[in-house]
Amino acid sequence: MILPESFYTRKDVVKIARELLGKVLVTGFDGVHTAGIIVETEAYAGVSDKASHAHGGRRTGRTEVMYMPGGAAYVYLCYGIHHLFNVVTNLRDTPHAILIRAIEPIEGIAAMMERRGKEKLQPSLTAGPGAMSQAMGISTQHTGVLLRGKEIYIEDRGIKIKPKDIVAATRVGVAYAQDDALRPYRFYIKDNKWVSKGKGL
DNA sequence: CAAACGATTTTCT
DNA sequence: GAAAATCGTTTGG
Repeated sequence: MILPESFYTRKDVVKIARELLGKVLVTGFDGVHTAGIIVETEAYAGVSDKASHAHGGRRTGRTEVMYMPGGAAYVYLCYGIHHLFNVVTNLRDTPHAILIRAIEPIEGIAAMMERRGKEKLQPSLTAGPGAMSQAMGISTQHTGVLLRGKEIYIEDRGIKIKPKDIVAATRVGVAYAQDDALRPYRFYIKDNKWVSKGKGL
């Protein structure tokens, strides 16, 4: 079943980030269907989180989407090359978001490899936020799209992740956020080969 | 209006 | 292991 809006509008972004593990991200652009199990996420707790683009209540053209009610996609360009896909959570005007860092491909794998220009099926196909977005065909033009339409949605296929298989860790690439970089806001499935390595794991 | 920078990935040494 | 690639957003003049 497709996750209802009420799944995203809850107030505990960290809890939602944990619950997204095992859910299935599906995209259908131009008739090409691709899907993958979410195996790694990172929570960004808006205003009080220095690592978030919206920390301190910053509100700009780019971050405007994060102020929407939960259930929308926030996609932005990083390093001029990579499209990072986030899920907006919480209520309107509370800019919380969850970065989807990695998925385990289950459908449309051939299409993903073609998008990534790869010959063989290997973890680097979807391990890492930029790589995952490219494999799924997601780009900045999809920012603001609701995750309940035909282009992008997340569904629950009854996959259950045991609590002991969920690992909490510090986030990747946010050293500039100082003390907030130490928050255990990154979650991933233990021993899953599709989880990205990050930089300093 | 100009300049610096980043929630990363790939490639070369 | 180190460095380059590359551009929209943000910040400063």
